[in-house]
Amino acid sequence: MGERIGGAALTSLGELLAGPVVPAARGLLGCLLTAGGVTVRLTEVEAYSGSGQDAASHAYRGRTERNAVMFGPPGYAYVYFTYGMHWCLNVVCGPPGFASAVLFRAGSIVEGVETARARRPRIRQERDLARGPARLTAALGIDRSAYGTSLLDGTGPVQLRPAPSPVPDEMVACGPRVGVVGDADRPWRFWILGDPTVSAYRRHSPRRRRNDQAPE
DNA sequence: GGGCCGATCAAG
DNA sequence: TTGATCGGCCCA
Repeated sequence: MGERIGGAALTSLGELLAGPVVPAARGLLGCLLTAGGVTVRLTEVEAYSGSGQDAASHAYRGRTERNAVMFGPPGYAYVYFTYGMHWCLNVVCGPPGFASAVLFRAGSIVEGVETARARRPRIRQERDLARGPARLTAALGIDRSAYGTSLLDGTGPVQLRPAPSPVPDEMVACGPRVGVVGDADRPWRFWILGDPTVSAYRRHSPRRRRNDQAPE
């Protein structure tokens, strides 16, 4: 039988994603993500709640062209570009219009290791190939072209499948999200305890601007 | 139209 | 600890 989330037995991944985003994030641990000839088992995810509810969410200030897919139905890919060079992948959750999503932060490669290595020749340790949200998309060859595609119905370049074996609660930890400023203390990051592919936690720290004077 | 900042990564 | 590097968003 499927594992229980929030007291209800899950019958499908689609049902999981259609529900509240925090249990959805928890339930995505252990699921399989396939793209570009590489499959990872998700080991670390973060929940971002709906428009106006979560200051850390890209949908917080309402709908824009970039985040438009977040306002649609669950199960679709929200891909964004950051720091001038990295792509990150989310799956939209919750009811249409709510704009919550789960960020895929890390995974362990279960298929296509050589393909992933070819994409990231400078990464030596296998456990680092998809350790971090931008490394994960790089290993799977995911970029803007996956934006708005379904992760569930087999029509898109990225496919999400249920966990072959559910991750038990005693193997799951949660804590604050990485690099988040607003609502920084919500424990909405979930990861598999002891897994070497989980990215190192770094709380947001403000950068000094170039011409800052030292305080008196 | 201009300026600032970021759900990051990897080298030093 | 810091530079790279540029799209999105806000404000004027």
